[in-house]
Amino acid sequence: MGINERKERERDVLQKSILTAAREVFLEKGFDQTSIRSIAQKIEYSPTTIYLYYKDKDAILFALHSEGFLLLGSKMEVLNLVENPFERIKAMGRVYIQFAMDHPDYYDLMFVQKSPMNKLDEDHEVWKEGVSTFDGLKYSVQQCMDQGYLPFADVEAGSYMLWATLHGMCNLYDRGRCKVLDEEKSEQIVDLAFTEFLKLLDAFGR
Amino acid sequence: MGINERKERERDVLQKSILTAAREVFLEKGFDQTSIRSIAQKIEYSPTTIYLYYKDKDAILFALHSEGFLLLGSKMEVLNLVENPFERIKAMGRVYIQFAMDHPDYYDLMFVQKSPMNKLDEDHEVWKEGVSTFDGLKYSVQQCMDQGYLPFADVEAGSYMLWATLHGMCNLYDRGRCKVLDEEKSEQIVDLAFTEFLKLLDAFGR
DNA sequence: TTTGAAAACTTAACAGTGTTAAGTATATTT
DNA sequence: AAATATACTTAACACTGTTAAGTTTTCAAA
Repeated sequence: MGINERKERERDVLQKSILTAAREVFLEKGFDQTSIRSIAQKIEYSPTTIYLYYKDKDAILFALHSEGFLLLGSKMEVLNLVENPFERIKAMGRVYIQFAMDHPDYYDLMFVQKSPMNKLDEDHEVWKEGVSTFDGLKYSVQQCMDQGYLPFADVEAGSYMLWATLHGMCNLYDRGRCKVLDEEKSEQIVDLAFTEFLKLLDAFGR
Repeated sequence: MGINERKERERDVLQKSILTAAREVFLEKGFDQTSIRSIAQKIEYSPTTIYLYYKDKDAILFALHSEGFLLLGSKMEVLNLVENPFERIKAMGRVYIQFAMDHPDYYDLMFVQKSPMNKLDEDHEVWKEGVSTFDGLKYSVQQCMDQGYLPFADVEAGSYMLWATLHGMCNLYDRGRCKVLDEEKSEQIVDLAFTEFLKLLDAFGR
């Protein structure tokens, strides 16, 4: 009999509607305002029901974090069209920054907040989303190195450095640290700094 | 009569002992565990007394953030001994990273947490600590540019980029995002990435 | 068709958070 | 000594994540 199957389906539906509600609250009100109770209210269930479908709040935030990586991945797809690895790296940077600007909450969850990482630590799991994204970067960096564009000593160290530069620009901006600049300049500083970085990279290879 | 003077002194003493208690809790238990109640318990006053000396929690965190900048500033002093501006920039990076590693909680408060910035927004004040530190960087970058080491198009954009790279490396590390690497490599990744960055900078000028 | 167990969900509560209004001592002035 | 101003505390509000215990619903077996 298909009763168990139906129940499993129903479990799935509710689990997904919890995640949908969480996403809505998260995108509308932000990370801080995403509480178990606010999610529960949205789906019209009691707060404790959520714990029957997710171990704890971190598990929900981790699920949202994964969604963020899917979104970033979809934005990265166009990069496959760029044949030249050096141009691809540059374009990758633009896509990355654009993502961070368009979806600051997702970005924060993916690369700044500690909450989603807690789940990994507990379960001794690997950070698949991060690893595969970083692998994508490494792949192009290695190609650059092979073709003499970016003569790093170490692919991983070089890739991490590239990543860190973009992350730093986005994070400092998001956390209001561009207050060190005029208001006018603050707004464009990420673009300006990225341009300088590109010049730096251009000078590095060849 | 010196009664008012004495009272003012006493107010000062208590205000400072609140800050000392806050610092102790902050450094011992970390940002998340630094609550008004835990500070109050340490000085053996009721939690509400704290509000007679600080407007709110953000004001206390801002005060701690300022302390962090004093500490960073003291570490930066040795840089005055470095005559060559390019070497000074490099050394500055090392000092910055060392500070972030030695005092991750202070670093977080100074460059990542939104709490201390709230005070500025409310009072429409400038971020003196940040501005003067950034000015120090800009000064050396400008010298580099004048001497052909770092041919940036824009001092501020170039300085922001340098800052962002270091910040990104430290912040990704602190927030556990170096999980994209082997555990072994994770531990040394900031140093390795900084080395690659230095190579990049070397190739830029001259 | 009724009984009993299992599953799904809720209520109430714990322990914690920042913050405020109202009340109580203490110190100073009149 | 009485009135006032200052310093501090108590109690409470409105939240937070999370859990134990209780209730309702669903389903299977007698």
